Amino acid sequence: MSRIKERKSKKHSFKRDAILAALCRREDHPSARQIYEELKPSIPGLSLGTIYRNLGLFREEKAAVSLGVVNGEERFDGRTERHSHLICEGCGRVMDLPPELQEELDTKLSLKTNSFFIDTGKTVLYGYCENCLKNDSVPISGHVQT
Amino acid sequence: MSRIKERKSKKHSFKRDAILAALCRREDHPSARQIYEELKPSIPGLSLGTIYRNLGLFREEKAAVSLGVVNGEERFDGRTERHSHLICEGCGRVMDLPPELQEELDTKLSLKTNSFFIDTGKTVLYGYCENCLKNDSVPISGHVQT
DNA sequence: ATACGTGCAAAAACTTTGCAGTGAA
DNA sequence: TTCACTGCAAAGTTTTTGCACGTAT
Repeated sequence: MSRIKERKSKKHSFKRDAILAALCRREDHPSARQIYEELKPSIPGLSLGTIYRNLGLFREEKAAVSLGVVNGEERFDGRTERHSHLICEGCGRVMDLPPELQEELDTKLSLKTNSFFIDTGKTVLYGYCENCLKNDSVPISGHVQT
Repeated sequence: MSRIKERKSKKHSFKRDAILAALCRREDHPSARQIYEELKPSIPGLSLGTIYRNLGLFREEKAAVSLGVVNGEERFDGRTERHSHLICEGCGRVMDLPPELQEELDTKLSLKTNSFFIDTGKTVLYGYCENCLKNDSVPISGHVQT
């Protein structure tokens, strides 16, 4: 009970806590299925529906954030400090934007257009990760579309 | 047959052309369903499957771009000039990033981190649109999460 | 004539939900 | 005890696909 992430709701259960812990421990911004596959072996009586229900709860409580859908699966982040994300168009990897780039983004990009309030803390940047840059023939400059 | 967007593939059909034309005409970055609902009245013998198949084809040909999933539906853009997008977290509206902000983004944001090539032309910025700023109690500064 | 395009309906993939039993406080 | 949590399976949504027929070249 010591190192469990604080949640506003006092309601706990073994499985709920395990799901949040797994989400916070991981840095790969997993989907419901990925968390399920991680926990299922150690918690045999665990169902995917429970993962979905709890992820939804965490999102409501702001204990987790949805990063959008990548390759058909919604991805989540248990780190709730303000930060943006990088998504690899090659392999679908979801990464955190390094703090120094987050700062650059916040500082240099206008926070407001005439008609749109931009929340720079939720920006999603697309591109190609290290691995995909090495392996694939990735357009290194200019126009990249998927 | 005059003002139809050029595609590399020479294959045309009345419906295919109509779908691409509708996609390019609209500025709201529609989903398959939205295009279907627009065209169905004037093209009674049109099926949703055909919309999906053609959107997939356009994406392959790079005649259209997927902007990701908003509220459960994949959104598309027929404008293939390099540009980023704004998505309203309030109403799901998808808008183009104004050219001057695109330029700012390109200029000021590093194009490359050590391990990730950022394609600034595909950035998705989240925030709140004019209408939602007016109507809802939107957090005006700081941490916004959904 | 041949290859491609389409409607239709079935299936697939992901997520949500109702119900009845289990667990937490 | 009481209310919340969960498994299970059914249902809901969006998207994909197989097949037979229709259309473009």
